[in-house]
This record gives sequence, C-alpha cells and structure tokens, in this order.
Amino acid sequence: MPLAVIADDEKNQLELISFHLKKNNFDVIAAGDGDEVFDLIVDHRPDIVILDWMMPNSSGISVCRRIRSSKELKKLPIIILSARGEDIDTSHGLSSGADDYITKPFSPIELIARVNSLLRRTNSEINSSIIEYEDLLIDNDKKILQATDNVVKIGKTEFKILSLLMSRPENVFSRDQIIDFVWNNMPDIDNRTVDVHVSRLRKVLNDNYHGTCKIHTVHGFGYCIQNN
Amino acid sequence: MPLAVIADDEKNQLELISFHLKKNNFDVIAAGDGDEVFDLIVDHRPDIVILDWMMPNSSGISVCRRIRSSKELKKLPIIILSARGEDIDTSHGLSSGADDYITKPFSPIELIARVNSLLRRTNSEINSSIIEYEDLLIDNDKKILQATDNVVKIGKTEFKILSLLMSRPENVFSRDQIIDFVWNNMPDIDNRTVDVHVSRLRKVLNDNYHGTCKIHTVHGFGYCIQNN
DNA sequence: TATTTACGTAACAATATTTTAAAAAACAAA
DNA sequence: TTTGTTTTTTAAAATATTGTTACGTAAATA
Repeated sequence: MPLAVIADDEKNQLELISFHLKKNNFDVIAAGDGDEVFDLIVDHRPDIVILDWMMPNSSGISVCRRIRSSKELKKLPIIILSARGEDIDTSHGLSSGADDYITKPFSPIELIARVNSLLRRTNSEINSSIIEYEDLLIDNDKKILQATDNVVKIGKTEFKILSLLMSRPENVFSRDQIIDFVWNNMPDIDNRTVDVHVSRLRKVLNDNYHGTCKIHTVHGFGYCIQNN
Repeated sequence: MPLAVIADDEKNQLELISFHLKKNNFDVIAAGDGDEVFDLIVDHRPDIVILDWMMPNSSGISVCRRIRSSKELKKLPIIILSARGEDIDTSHGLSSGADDYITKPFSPIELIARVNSLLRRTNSEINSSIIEYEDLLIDNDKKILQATDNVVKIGKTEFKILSLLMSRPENVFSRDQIIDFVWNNMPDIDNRTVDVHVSRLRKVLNDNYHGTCKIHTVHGFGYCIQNN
C-alpha cells in the first residue's frame, strides 16, 4: 500500500483528495500548511507527495525545493496543484523540480491517473529489477524466472512469492507476511492457499531445475529459500 | 543546466518567458526575430527552442522547417507559441515539425510543465528516430514500419505501441504503461482497447512479415516483443 | 503412544485474463 | 454534407490462473 503525503490549506480540497486516494488503496497523511508537511515527509518517507501551490508559511514550491535539495529525498515524486490563472509572479518563483503539475479544478479520475502514472514512471526507473540467488534468476522487467539458464513459466502469484523469498534468502517468511506481500493485505485469504502456491512452485522447480537450492518449510513459522 | 533559445518579437513576452525559464534553472538566449534565431541556434546548440508563430522576417514555422531539414539539428525539440486569435490549425503547425504547441495566453506553470515534459519525452530512447529489432525497423521521422524490407502500413496507435515494445525488446509492458505512453496518461482509456490494438498489430505482422519475432502475451502482466 | 496441530497436494469450482468479431463512435478527406 | 478510415467499446467465447476443500501425512506435545 503506497503512502501519499498531501498538503493543502483548503480543508475541503484536502479531504476530497484524501478520500479519493484512500479509495484507491493509498495510505494518506494530510497536512494543512507548508511547514508541517516537510516534517511529515521526513518522518514518514512517503512514496509520493502532492502539494498545493499556495499555502501559508511555506509554499508548495518552497517545500518542493527543500525536497530536491535534500540528499535523502531528492528522488521523491512530487505533484504540484495550482489554480488556473494563479498569479505566479508574486510567489517565490517557479524553480520547482516537480514531476507533474495539475491545474485545478481537476477530476478525481485525472488525479488518480496522474498519481499512478507518476509512480509507474519512477518505480520502473528505480527498481533494479533483477533478483538472483544461486542459479535462480528473477527478471522483473521481463517477468520471467530463469533456472540454470532455461526460462520457466510460472503464474503471477508464484512469481511474487518466489520474488519475496529470493529477496532475502534464508529469511523465514510467515504465511501472513506472504499474504501481505502478494495479496496486499487482503483480509480473507486462507493460510492454506499459501501452501498450495508453494506446492505449485516446488513442483515447477522440481520439473525444470535441478540446482542446489529449494524452498524449505520451517514448521510453525513459514517458508524460506535456501541451499540443501 | 539546459539551454533554451526563445524567439518572440514582443519584448514583454520574451522577457516573461525568459524570466520563468531562468527561475527554473534554464540558461536562456533570447532573439527578437526569425533570422536572428536560426544563427543563434546553430552557434549555441540549445537543448530546446521556443518560437513565436508570428515574427518579422522569418516566421516560427519557417524556422522550424529549417531546423528539421538540417541534418545536425533535426532532433532539436521545438515548441511553437501562438496567440489564440491567430487561427492556425493545429495539425498544420505540428506538421511543420514542432513537438508541441502552446496557445497564448498561457500560465507560466503550463509553459514549464510542457517544456519539462517535452524534454523528458525527447531524452528517452523511444523517440530516437530509428528503432530496430530483428528484421523489424521503425522510422519515427517517416512514420513507417519496415518488415524485412517491405513497408507495412499500420495505424497511428499501432505504430506507437510497436515503438514502445521495440524500444525495449523482451521487456514486459503493462497495459497501463502502454496507455501512459500511447494516450498520454488519458485516464479513461479501457484496458481492453490495448488488447484490440495488439490484436490488430499481430494480424498485420502475420500478413506482411514472416520473421523471427512476435508480440508475446505475458499473462497477468502485459505484452512484450520477442523472438520465437 | 495417543492426541493435537501443522503441512502437502489432488481435484474441482470460482475467478480472472485474454482474444476477437462486430457494433458504435470519432475523425478525416473529399 | 457524405464517404471512408481509424479508433474505441462491448460482449461472448476461449484460456489460464487462483482459491477452497478435503483428506492423507508429518511433526510436535503430553
């Protein structure tokens, strides 16, 4: 669940944006002015920030600048909201570094579309996309699993589970952790379902790959991938 | 720091644009008429050019044509400005080779957004004028697809989709990514629409080309172009 | 050992995804 | 305008994947 920090001094606007983001599976932290928002960003490390152009204390632009000049936050995706015809000259200027601009009024659909689009853009650049362990290789760009050089076809769910396990070899993941990751906290997924997918995954690996590692069951705890 | 050359015969306008670009970390060289501007471009090799439609001596459009017909400058990103009253059909303006087209009056924020967006677009691999993969060749200047040497006629949408896929062979693009690219983040394009265009693309390729690669479906993820 | 709890997996049902033809809508040219 | 082209939506059929159940087996506990 991605986390968005939004800042706008108009309470209505703030609630509206918040509502629509939440409806689309975002966690939302809302701020009413520009000073507040920077601290929130530092504390919570959101995946995206949405800033109103005009705010008390510190304008959207100035927050934006502070973000861009911070080593830690430099790459944080930022969307700026501005009213059409807002007088830019009297504000602190335009040197923003925002990734996208949306002019008010905008439709909720447009907002969500722009937010998602921006996240896709920035994610695909940042994701290193390849996870390797022993002679297994997951390529997230190509969406394939390579086992000792032959490409193995697996379903989306198995793909995600294997990605998770391989992201931290030898680390034991509980079924709940796996459900959180694969199904995004869907509350009504049965634990046994995880077993079934692991079982399928094992079968595929068994049939297509005879390397050194496999998925281990850690009784009472969960699963991990490991040698032996 | 990117360098922009701007040309406008109205001094106020010129200064305004210059001001905002500078605020946004651009270096700016300003020209007052159409003859002057071409020399400046040749001398300074800017990253982007912004031209007024109506100028003494040489119109924006004619400068634009000269740029596009120069081997060296062919790829230079160009934005054309025109007053709302100036009744120019957009297609004519764009067919002169401009990459974007803004009608006055525009807000500074819009200008900056468009400039940045254009720079992002043109920096990416996808817009390099020729994309080759196996025995397929896309020529972005001539807007044609060559399949093993015969020119194949395809629609604009199919052209763009194929461009995207071929820009990163074997990379899987989600339907949403495809929509982002082809329809410019339009929020209300149905995912099924992508399928239809891919379907048509496949048919065209099937009928006109018998090479080694084709468009693969990656169930649950999207499409990619690849051998086999 | 007997009992309880956890795990594995086959088989089936429920879902989801993809393909494509065809209708509707949008667009461009004459 | 009409005509022809391209694009988008729709919907139904074809595929593929996923989730549940049920029951056998294994491991832990007492």
